[in-house]
Amino acid sequence: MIDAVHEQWSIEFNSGIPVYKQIINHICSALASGSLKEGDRLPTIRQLHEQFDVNPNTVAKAYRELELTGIIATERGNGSFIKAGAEPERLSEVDQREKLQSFYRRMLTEAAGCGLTEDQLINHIIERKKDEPVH
Amino acid sequence: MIDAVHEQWSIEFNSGIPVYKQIINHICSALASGSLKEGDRLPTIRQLHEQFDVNPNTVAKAYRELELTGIIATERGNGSFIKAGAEPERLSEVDQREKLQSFYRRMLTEAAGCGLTEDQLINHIIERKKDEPVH
Amino acid sequence: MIDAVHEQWSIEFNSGIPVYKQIINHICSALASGSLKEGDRLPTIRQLHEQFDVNPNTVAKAYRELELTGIIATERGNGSFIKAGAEPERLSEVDQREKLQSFYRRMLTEAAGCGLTEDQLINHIIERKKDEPVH
Amino acid sequence: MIDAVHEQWSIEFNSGIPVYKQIINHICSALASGSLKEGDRLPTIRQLHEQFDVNPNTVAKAYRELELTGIIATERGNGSFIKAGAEPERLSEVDQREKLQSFYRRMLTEAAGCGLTEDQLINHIIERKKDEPVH
DNA sequence: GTGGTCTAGACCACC
DNA sequence: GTGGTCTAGACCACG
Repeated sequence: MIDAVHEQWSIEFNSGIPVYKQIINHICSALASGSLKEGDRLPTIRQLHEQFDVNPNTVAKAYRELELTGIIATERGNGSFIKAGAEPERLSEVDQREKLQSFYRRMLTEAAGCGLTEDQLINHIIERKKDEPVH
Repeated sequence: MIDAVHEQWSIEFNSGIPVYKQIINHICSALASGSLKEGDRLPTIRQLHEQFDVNPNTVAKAYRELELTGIIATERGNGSFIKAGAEPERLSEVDQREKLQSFYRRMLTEAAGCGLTEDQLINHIIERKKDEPVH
Repeated sequence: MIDAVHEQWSIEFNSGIPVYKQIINHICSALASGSLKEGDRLPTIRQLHEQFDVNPNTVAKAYRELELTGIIATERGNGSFIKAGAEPERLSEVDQREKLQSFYRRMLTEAAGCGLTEDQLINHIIERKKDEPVH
Repeated sequence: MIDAVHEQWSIEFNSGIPVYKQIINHICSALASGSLKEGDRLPTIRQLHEQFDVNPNTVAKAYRELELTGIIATERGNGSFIKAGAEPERLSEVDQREKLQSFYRRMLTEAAGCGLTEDQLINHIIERKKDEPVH
C-alpha cells in the first residue's frame, strides 16, 4: 500500500517550524529518498488530519504550495499525485554547506538553551546512527 | 571585561526560532557553561539592540521572560543581572535524550526538505568538529 | 454566556497601575471569586481591545504573563483558557495583613497629597458600602 | 526638631506611584495636617536620600516640582522652606468624591488581584482605626 | 545613561 | 476568526 510512506512522519507543534512546512518537508524528503515517485498518490488531507491531528486547512495549505511549485497535481475528488518530472530541490554545493551550517547552528543554539552541549549532541547523533544502521 | 560574554552570540532571523527566544537561549546557555554567573550584569537592552540590529522591545521581551522565570533580576535604571540562585535548567537523562531526539529529528526533516540526506548532515557535523577541535 | 465575566471590569488609564497589570488583576480576581473556573475561555485579545480601547499588544502582554505564571493556557488560533489546576494566589494571614496595610497606606498617602484626610476616606468607603449593600 | 516631620513617611518602590510623587504627597499631606507650616525647613535632599534610600536626583525632582507649583522655596546652600502663603491643594466637593472613588477603586482592583475581597479591606481599615484612635 | 509601558501597524501560522 | 512575533517610535521614571 503506497500510502504507507507517511507512517513514520512526525509533526512537531511548537517547534518553530510551521506545521504546513513540516508536511512539505516530509513530502520533498520522500521524493528525494525515492519512497515517493512520479504518479504516486499522496495521503489525503483527511488522512493526515486524522493521523497527526493537524487541522485540514493546514494540510490543504501545504498541498496548495506543493501544487504551486509544481511538485504535485491535485485531481478534484480524486486526490493528489506526484507530478511527472517532479524533482526535489537541487542545491549547489555552496548552498548545501550553508544550509547545513544554518541547521546545525540552530540546533546548537536551541540545545544550549536547555543546557545541552555540542558534545552531547554529537554523541547522541553517533549513537543513533549505530543503533539504526539500516532503514 | 564582563560584557564580552555576548560578543560571539549570533542571531538568525528567518530561522523559525523567535528572536527573543534565541536571546533567552544564549543567556541560558552562557549560564550553563559558566560564562555567566550569579550577579553578572547582562548586556543592556540597547547594547543588544545595536549589536544585532534587533528592536529594543524584542530584547526587552526576552529579558522580561527571563525575569518572570526567575533567572535574572532587573534594576530600573541600572540594568539586568543574573539572579542569586539562578540555576540553568537541569534535565533528567530521559528528558535530555528526548530533547536531543527532537532537535535532531527536526534538523533531519528540514534538511530532507532541501534534498539533504542524513549522511550529508553527519559528515558536515564531523568535519566541522575536526576543523575546530579546540574552543 | 461565559464571556460576560469581563463586562464589569474597568480599566483606569493614568492610575499608575500599568494597564496590563490591571487586566491580570481582573482575571486573578475573577479566579479567586469563582466567576472564572478551570477551562473557562477568556475574552479574546481583540474583545478586550475593543471593549476598553486598549492596544491589542497590551492585552497580549497580560495574557503572556498569565501563561508564564501558569494561570492560563493559550491555544493558537483558538483563544486562551483557565488552566486546569490554576490556583488563585493564596496568601498567609500575615502576608494578607501586610498587603492590606500596604494598599491602604498607599491610598492614604495619595489622598493626603490631594488634601484628603483619612476620615474622609473612611467615610467615603462606608457610605459606598451602604449604598450598594448587595452585590 | 522640625525635621522630625518626615520620620514616619514611607516610600514604596514598585507601588506604581512614582517615588518622586510619593515625596510630594507626603509634603502636601504634612502641610494639610499642619505638621509643616509656613517657613518650616524641609529635610535636605541628602537626608531623604539616606533615610529612604532614594536617589538624590529623585528627591531633587520632587522639590523642583514643589517649587514650580509655588509650595516651597529653595535657598541656595541653605535648604528648602515652605513658602509663605503655601496652601495645600483645595478640591471641590465633586472632585473630592471623584478622587476618593478613584483611589478606592484602584485599591479594590489591586487587592482583588491578590485574592483579597472588599470586605477584608473594609475590616482591615476599621480595625486599624480602632487600634490607633489617636494620632 | 538605564529599563518600563503603551501605541500603531505589519505579517504570519493556525482554526 | 484566533494568538504570536516584530518593528518603530513615543513618553516616563530612575541613576
